[in-house]
Formats: sequence, structure tokens, C-alpha cells
Amino acid sequence: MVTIKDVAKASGVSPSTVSRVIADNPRITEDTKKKVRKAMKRLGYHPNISARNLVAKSTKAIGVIMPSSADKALQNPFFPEILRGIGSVIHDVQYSMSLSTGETEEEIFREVQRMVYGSYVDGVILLYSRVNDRVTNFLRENEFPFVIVGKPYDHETEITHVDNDNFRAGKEITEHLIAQGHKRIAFIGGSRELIVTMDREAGYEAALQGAGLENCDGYKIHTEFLKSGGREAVEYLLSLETRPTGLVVSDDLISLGILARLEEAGIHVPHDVSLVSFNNVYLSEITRPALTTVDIQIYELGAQSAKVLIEKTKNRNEPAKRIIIPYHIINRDSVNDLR
Amino acid sequence: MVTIKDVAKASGVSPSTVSRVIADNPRITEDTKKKVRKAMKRLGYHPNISARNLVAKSTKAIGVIMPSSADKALQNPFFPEILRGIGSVIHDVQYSMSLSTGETEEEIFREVQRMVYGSYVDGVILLYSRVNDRVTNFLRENEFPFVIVGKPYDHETEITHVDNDNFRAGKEITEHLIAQGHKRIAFIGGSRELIVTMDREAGYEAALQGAGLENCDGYKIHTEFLKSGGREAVEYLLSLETRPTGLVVSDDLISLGILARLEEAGIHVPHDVSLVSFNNVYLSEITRPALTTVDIQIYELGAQSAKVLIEKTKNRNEPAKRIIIPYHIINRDSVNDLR
DNA sequence: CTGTTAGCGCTTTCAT
DNA sequence: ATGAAAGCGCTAACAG
Repeated sequence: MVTIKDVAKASGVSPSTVSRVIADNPRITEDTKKKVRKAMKRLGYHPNISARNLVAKSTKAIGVIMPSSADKALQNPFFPEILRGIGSVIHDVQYSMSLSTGETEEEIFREVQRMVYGSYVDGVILLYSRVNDRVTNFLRENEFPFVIVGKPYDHETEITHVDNDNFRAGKEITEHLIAQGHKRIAFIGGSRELIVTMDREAGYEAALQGAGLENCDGYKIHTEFLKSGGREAVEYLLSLETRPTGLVVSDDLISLGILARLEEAGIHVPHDVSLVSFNNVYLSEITRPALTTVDIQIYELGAQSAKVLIEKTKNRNEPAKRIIIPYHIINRDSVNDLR
Repeated sequence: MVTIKDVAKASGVSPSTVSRVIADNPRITEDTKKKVRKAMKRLGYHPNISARNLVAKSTKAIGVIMPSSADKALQNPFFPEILRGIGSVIHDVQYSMSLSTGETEEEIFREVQRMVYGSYVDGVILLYSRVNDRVTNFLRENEFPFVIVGKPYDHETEITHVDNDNFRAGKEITEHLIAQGHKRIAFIGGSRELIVTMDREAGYEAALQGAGLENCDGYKIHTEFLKSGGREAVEYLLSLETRPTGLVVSDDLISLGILARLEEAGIHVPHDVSLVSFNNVYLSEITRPALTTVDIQIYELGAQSAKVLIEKTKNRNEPAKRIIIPYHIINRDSVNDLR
């Protein structure tokens, strides 16, 4: 391995000068810079990152934590997309990103511990937000720079987070259904532990209430995210005396399953029942019918979270921020006008 | 930050002893170990990874390189799933994984350069394989440990790779269609630059040939992966004088689009046309009809590649290996028996 | 503008 | 079985 010393020797300067050339320090002559750079190129010099990290006490790396989850849920295209958003800004500032590898909550927790205590990363992005999360608490207690994509369960004002207004989105998309003449509207969501589910559901409820519609528990279904592709949820729905005419589904991937199960049962979307959902992943535009869904701008969610985190790592007493990414309702073909 | 020195002082031993305790060196008394460990716990000591990396000349990190690709293609659930596989073994050996963030080929190339030259990672996993790939060549020339998920374009015997037998899989799934009485079978694939497309297509061709069926170019369509959800491909298909009765599609996500476009055109799967595809991502079991597809065991592909890479980083002159992950045809509902 | 020196936190001979 | 000392490659005062 060729080090800074080799370059120094080869170009007849001191190691510190070489270091300064690397940092493009203005106090170095263009001449020496040129000379040193030539030597670097000739010898094939590249700075050793570990050495630099050691003295800089910063790794220019951020940790990205995926939710604990045996299997399927992670196949949600939400994740590659948000990673892409994070990656884009990470890339621009020449940082790197380290992805969590744990499957269980416990594994992930220990991983985050290693990241933090080992000074392995300068900051952490949490790609989920759930009730009473150990990782969140740990990060908070250690005052380690982190940001949540989503809304924190508590200490909302102290934790920097990037989120959509999921309450309003839930409300608005439900109102959209109501405006089309729907009166019996059900909600199908993922785990109740997830804040995002809670928020969207609360929005749904508010819309019903606002329209003076009945708000019965029988119309709120929580499926263990991808459980059998929504079969149970649909079976339950079909067993109902008075079936809903509209469905608010908290995630496009769930919608896909629901859609298929519904059609299987001979119920056509949007003819027999209308469906709206959330996220606007690529999927939702290629299904049939294409989904009317809330575009939450996943990419932007990722990009902004990375941006604000990096600011935070650079200036540790940056105040906690809440960043709300606007959403847009994308009208496609899964909603029927009942009027 | 509490360092090894602090622990040493607190427990009345020398720094080197503490270091040995960390490494669980057998030449240290159980007594001193206990003593030192207690001090570590009390002070909240955690080893600094950068410092360790610097002297160990190893980072226990591996780089995972995603294909260059503006947008959609990365939304393929293939990626989270393979990341999960890689993650599982990475996790077990306490390594970490660094994900590429570049979008263009050029960006990715420079990123890999940084990873390699900066000793940022001990090895690299390439999640794609394409014709004349710059990154592959770079890694090869530098004799840096890496493995390809897929089949290398050239130097096949010198490059460790983890792959399915895509040729056979393509052949077998096509033969499956043939066995059901299909005679006019088209192939719809992603980019021709991707080795995986080439292999599956070659298998498809071999099956036709083996059955003495016509093998015309008009039946081979290459769509820019996700272009408009396969609309063009389907339109083209419909414009044909004699339409195929069977479709071999190189990726589940493409299939999903094709499926929808077909139904839009009033062509029912499998009644009017049968469709088979590849990957068996979660999607393929929740669509309607559920897809008959080749389960390529994505998770295993990831896990094995990580495993073999880690071996390689530990023993740099481990010989190049080829690891073939078995595939299974999953029969679901997208194929019609014509006999 | 450049060189000298010290030191980041850890591991590893080499002594003892 | 343990300690002292050197050094991994780099940066950053401090001099000059």
C-alpha cells in the first residue's frame, strides 16, 4: 500500500504538505500541488479511509436501519426507493451508507449499539417508527444524531423526523371517496404498532366523522401486513352483512393482494367496490385497475432525511426539526363514482 | 470517549493487557480478565472500529453494488430480498455492509474505486452482470476480492460467481409451456446487455429448437425493463398476424405489467394466453392469476454470495468458484393446458 | 508557504 | 502472564 509518506518522499516534500494538498489547502503553492499530485498519480496513491476516520473522529458514513421483519414485508418496493433517495444525497457529499442486517428487534438493537459505540457511523436513519421502540430510545438517550422517517411515537418535538402528513392524507383520500358518493367505507391497514398505520387510520376516521358517516369497528381491519396476500381481510369483508363500497388501504402492496382476492371472489374494482391506497410505488401504476393512491414521494422522504441528518452530524446542536413532505393524490382507475 | 487506556488505568493493568482481554487471549488469567471486563462495563467502554481497522488492515465490511439505473428498475423486490440474504450471513459474522449510492455507471465506478483504494471494504458483491462491465474489469485487474451474483460476461472461470442455471431454467419453463401444448411461444425480456436475460432467452430458444418449433425473431421482445409497464410489448404482440399462445417473461415485475396490459386488451391469462416468468418474488403469488414462475431462491443467492466472498476476503488465494443455486418451477395459475 | 512533532485508539512484537 | 514501546496512515497545531 502506498502511503502519504511515499508520496512525500517521491515529491520531495513533507507528509504534512501532502496531506494539505489532499485537502486542497489554499496555503500551498499551485506548483507544489501540481508536483505532489503528479507523484500521487504516478504511485497510485489513495488515502486510507480508516486512518483518516481515526483522526477525524468521523466516518462520513451513516447507518440505515430497516424494520425488523422476518421476510415479505421487506419486499415492499418502498425500501429500494427510499434507499435510492438517501443514496442520492449521501453520494453527493461523498458519504457512504451502511445498511442494517439484523432480522429481529434484538439483533437490530445490538447492531445499532455497535454502530454508535464503535463510532462506526456519524448518524442513523430509522426507516420505520413504531410504538415504544428500543432503538429510538437508545439513540435518544445517547444523544446520537438520528432521524426517523415517519412520526416518532413520543418526544415528537425533540426528535428530528421526516414524514408526510399522514393524518391529512388519510383524511383527504377518504374524503375523495366520500365525494364520489361512498358512504360505507372500510379501512385495511398493516400493523397497529406502526405509527404510519395509526395516522392514516385516524385520518380515515376523521373524514367519516366529518361527513357524519358511521364509524364502526367492524370496518377496520388490521392484517399482519402481507398475511396471505390479504385473503383473510377480504374474506372477512365478504362475510359482512352490509359490505362497504369503498376501501382505504394503507399500502400499495397490500392493495395488490386485496385487489386480486377481490376479483377472485368475483368482485370487480372499481365497479363493485372502490379502492384507494398509499405510497404510489411503481406497482400501483401497472396493476389493473391502476391504483388511485397517495403519492407520498418516497424518494424525497429519503433524500430529505439524509440531508437533515448530515446537517445534524456536522453540527450536533442543530435543533430538532420536523420536515413534512407534501403528498399528492394520484387519480387512476380504482375508484368508481357512485353519484 | 472512553478508550483502552482509561480501562487500563481503571483496572490497574496495561493497555496491551486490555487489548488482549478484548481478543480473549488465552494467555491472560481469568482473574485479570474478569477485573478488566468489569472496568470496561463500568466505564462503558466500546472498541473504536476505525482504530482497529487501521491496524488490522481490514474493515470487516463488504460493499454491495446495485446496478446503475435511473429509477424504476430498482423498485424490483428482487433487491430487498437479496439484501436480506446477504445481510443474514454478514450479520452472523459481525461484518457490515455498505451499499452503493451511485446512479450512473460512472458514479458507481468511482464509488467502487473509492471503496477499493481507500480500503473501505474487504470485498465487493456485484448485484448484476452485464456485457463489458467497467466495474468488473476494474475489480479483476486489481485482484480485489469480489463476487458476482449472476454469470460473468467473460473470464468465467476466474471470477467467483453465484448464479442459477438460467439457461436450463429458461429451457425448462419453456418446455413446460410446450408440454401443455403450446406451439407459438414468445419471449419478453429486459435489457439484452444483462447476462441473465441472455441466458434465459437462450434457454427459451433451445427449448423451441428441441421441440422442433419455429424460432422467429418476431417473437423476441426486449423492453427497456419497465418501460410503460410493458404496454409497448403487448401492443406489438397484438399487432402480430399470428399471436403467440404462450409468453416467457424474464422477470416477475415485467410480468405484472404485461398481465395488466393484456387484460386491458381483453385478453385473459391464462385462458387466451399463458404466461410464465422468473424470480418468484412475493408479488407473483398475490397477483391474479398467480404466476407460474421459476423460484430462483433470491435469498439464497444473496446468502451464498456473501458467504463465499467472506471466505475469499479471509483467504485471498481461495480459488475462483462457481456456485449454482437450484431453481424450482412453481406452478400456479397463469398457464393453460391446450391439450 | 512548508516542515516538525505529536497523537488519534488500537494491536503486536519483544522483553521480562 | 503482563508491560513497554513502536507503529498502522493520517491530520493538525506550532514553528519558522
